Amino acid sequence: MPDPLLLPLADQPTAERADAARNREALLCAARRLVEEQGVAAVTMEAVAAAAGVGKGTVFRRFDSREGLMAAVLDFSETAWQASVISGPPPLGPGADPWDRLLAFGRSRLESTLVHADLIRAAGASGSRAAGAYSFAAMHVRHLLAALGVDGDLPILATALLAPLEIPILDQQLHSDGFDVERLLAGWEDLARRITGQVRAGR
Amino acid sequence: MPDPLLLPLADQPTAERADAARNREALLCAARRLVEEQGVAAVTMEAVAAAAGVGKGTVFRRFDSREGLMAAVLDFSETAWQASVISGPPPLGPGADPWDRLLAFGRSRLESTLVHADLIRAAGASGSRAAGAYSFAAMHVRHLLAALGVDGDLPILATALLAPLEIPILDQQLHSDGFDVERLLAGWEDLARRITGQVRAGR
DNA sequence: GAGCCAAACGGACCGCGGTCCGTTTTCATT
DNA sequence: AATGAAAACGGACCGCGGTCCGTTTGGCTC
Repeated sequence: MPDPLLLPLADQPTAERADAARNREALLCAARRLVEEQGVAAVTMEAVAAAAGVGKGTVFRRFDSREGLMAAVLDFSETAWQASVISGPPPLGPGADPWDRLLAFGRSRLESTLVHADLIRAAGASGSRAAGAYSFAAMHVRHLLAALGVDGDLPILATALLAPLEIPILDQQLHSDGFDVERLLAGWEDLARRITGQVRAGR
Repeated sequence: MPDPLLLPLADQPTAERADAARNREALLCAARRLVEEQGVAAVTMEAVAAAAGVGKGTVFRRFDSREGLMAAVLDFSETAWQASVISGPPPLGPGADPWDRLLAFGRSRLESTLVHADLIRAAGASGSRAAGAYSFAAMHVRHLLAALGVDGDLPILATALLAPLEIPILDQQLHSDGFDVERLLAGWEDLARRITGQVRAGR
C-alpha cells in the first residue's frame, strides 16, 4: 500500500503519474509563453511540444486536441476572473446589491472576453461554454436573477443575457455591424433591465 | 462590342467567364449531393473537385475556403427560408400582426437552424452571420420590433433576440445543459415578451 | 479567322492537426 | 533490489486545407 494515510483522502479514481504531471505543467507553461510572445496563431502543437522538450504525441495525450490545449491555457486566466467575481471587491464581488453586481458582471465579462478573444476562438467549442467557464457564469447570473426576484425559467434567462456576450456575436457586431463597445454595453444593460423588469435607475 | 443591347444592363464591374460559371454550378451541385448523400464530414475539397470533374485549385478559386463552400451550399437552403418569411403564408409571412409574426419567426428560425446545424458549423464564421443570412434575420426582427412600437436601440435588441438562436448557444443548451427544444422555445418567447414589453397574451 | 491577354485551370507541394504503435518509464508489490 | 503491468512517451505517418505556378482557355480586337 503506497500511503495508508492518504488513501481515504479523495484522490479520485486514478491519480496522474509523476512524469505525466511534470509534462502537463511544462506544456501548459510553454503554451502560455508562446501565446504571449508570438500570438495564438504561432501556437502549433509541434512548437509547443518542442518548446516543452517532449514528443508531439504527448501533447495530444495530455490535451486531446489543439482546442483542448487552448482551453487549458484559457482556463488559467479565466480562473483569476472567477475569483474576482466570487470574492473580489464590489460591485463585481459580493457586497453590492444584485442589480449593481449584474451590471458590473456584464461589463467585466465583456471586457474579459474581448481581451482573450483569439484564445477563445482558438479554443473553439471549448472556448466559452467549457464546463468551467460558461457554467460558472451561467450559475452566477442565475443567482443574481434570483436575488432580484425575477421569476421565469432562470437558466434560460441567464443564457439570454450571456449569449450576446459570446465571441461570435461580438465579432459580428464589432466588426461587421460597426457598433462600438460602448454601444454594446449600453445595449446589454438595457437588455438586463428588460429581462429583470428593473425600473430605470436614478436620474 | 459584344452586345450593345445588353451593355446598359447592370452586369457589374466584371462578369464571370463562361467556364468559370459552369464550374461554379458543377461544384455547388456536387457539394450539395455529397452533403445529402454522405453528410457534411465527407465533403472534402478534393472529393468535391473530383465529383465535379475539376482540379482542386478551382474549388478554392471559386469558394476561397471550405467554409466558403459550405456557406454557399447553405445559402441555397437559406434563400428558400427567406422567401417564406418575405412572401410566404402568415403568420411567418406578411399578413399576421407583428407579435404573431415574431413568435412564428422564432420558432421557424430555431427549427431551420437545427435542421442545418452541421452545415452551419462547417460554414464557421460564415455560417450564421454571413452577409446574407444573419443580416436578413436581423433586419426582419428590427422591422417587427419597430412595428410593435418597441423603443430603444433596435439593432442591438434584435441581436439580443437572435443570439440565443445561434448554433453555439443551442449546442450548449441542448447537449450540455440537457434542455429540450420545447423549453428553449418557451424561453425564447418569454424573452421576446420581456424585450418587447408585450403583455401576456389571451388566456 | 488570327492574335493577344486576362482569367481560369490543375495538380504538385507544404504545414499542421491528429493517429498509431513499438519503446520506455513509473510505481506497487515482494 | 527485482519484477511486471499499466501508463506514458515519441516520432513516423496520414489526410486534408490551402498555396503556387506553369499551362490552357475564353473572348475581345482587328
